[in-house]
Amino acid sequence: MSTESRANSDDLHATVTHRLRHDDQRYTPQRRALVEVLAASDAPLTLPQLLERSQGLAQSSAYRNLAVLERAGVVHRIVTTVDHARWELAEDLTEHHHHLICRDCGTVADFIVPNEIERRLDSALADAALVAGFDATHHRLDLVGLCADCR
Amino acid sequence: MSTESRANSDDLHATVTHRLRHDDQRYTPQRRALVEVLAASDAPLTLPQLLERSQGLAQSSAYRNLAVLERAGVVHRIVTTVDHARWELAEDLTEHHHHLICRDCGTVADFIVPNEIERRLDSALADAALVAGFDATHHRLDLVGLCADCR
DNA sequence: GAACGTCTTGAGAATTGTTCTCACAATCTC
DNA sequence: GAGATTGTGAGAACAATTCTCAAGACGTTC
Repeated sequence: MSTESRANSDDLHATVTHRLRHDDQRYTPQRRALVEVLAASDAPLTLPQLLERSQGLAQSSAYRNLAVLERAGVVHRIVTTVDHARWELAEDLTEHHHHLICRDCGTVADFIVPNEIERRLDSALADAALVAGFDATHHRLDLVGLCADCR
Repeated sequence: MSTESRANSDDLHATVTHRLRHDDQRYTPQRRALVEVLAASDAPLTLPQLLERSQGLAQSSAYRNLAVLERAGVVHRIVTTVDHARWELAEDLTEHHHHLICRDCGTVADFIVPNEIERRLDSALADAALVAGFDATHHRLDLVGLCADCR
């Protein structure tokens, strides 16, 4: 999930620059800070967590920039419970993964499913989508329960 | 998903009564109305939809009663985007299913995955949970895309 | 079956995550 | 460098949800 899964972080920033430019947006220091914090994390982060880890960022700017980054396909917002949403880098900047969601503290951790299962799942989902006349772009598989800390 | 999947709706109400009693809660006419509306729907409903379909129910009472029903394990709240949450009957009162989520209009429809895939998925997920020291209670598999109306 | 205590209800106020506004600062273009 | 454009921060606005409180319904006890 982290920058390790890419050749190096220059690649990441080059890609982000490119995607933002495609949307007529600049890759400002603040946006870069957000991307770096997300790249360094092995789990999706809430807004308070993002603010804490990128000192000196105003809340309104964080929300605004996350929206810009989301529109450009750089970050992805996930909503698990009623409180804060969480953000992570878009899947094609990391790798396809799923989430362990703790129903007690709300923490989200990443995990990966074996390739073969993933492939079979995809084909089953494609069938289901076809039947429903649904144009599926991606799937979302979460495991809900109690994390090690909350058990 | 409707009452058809159970012997009859008396069963459903008996089960709900029992679960509420276990929580020292009564099965009032309002709560019954909510359960009936949810049982009659083949997709999770938002609060405005619930109010519309159970005339004469106050918004605050609906929220309060849904919280009571959720605590008793009768209904389940799902959060897909930033706006309204959606409620459905708990899985053990209907049957295990998944959701097609339209990223345009937010509509949620139910669908079912073949048993064999479901079984293999479960075992892969159990492995992943074990590795993470996670105590998983259930999984959640959503297909995100555009519904037939929004295409 | 009346009196009492408890639970439920409805209306509206309060709360809270997120978005919007606007004045100012930074950046880019020529 | 001047002027236009874009980004920023503080706080106001917004909207979904939760809380409060007075009144009503229900159940229990005598």
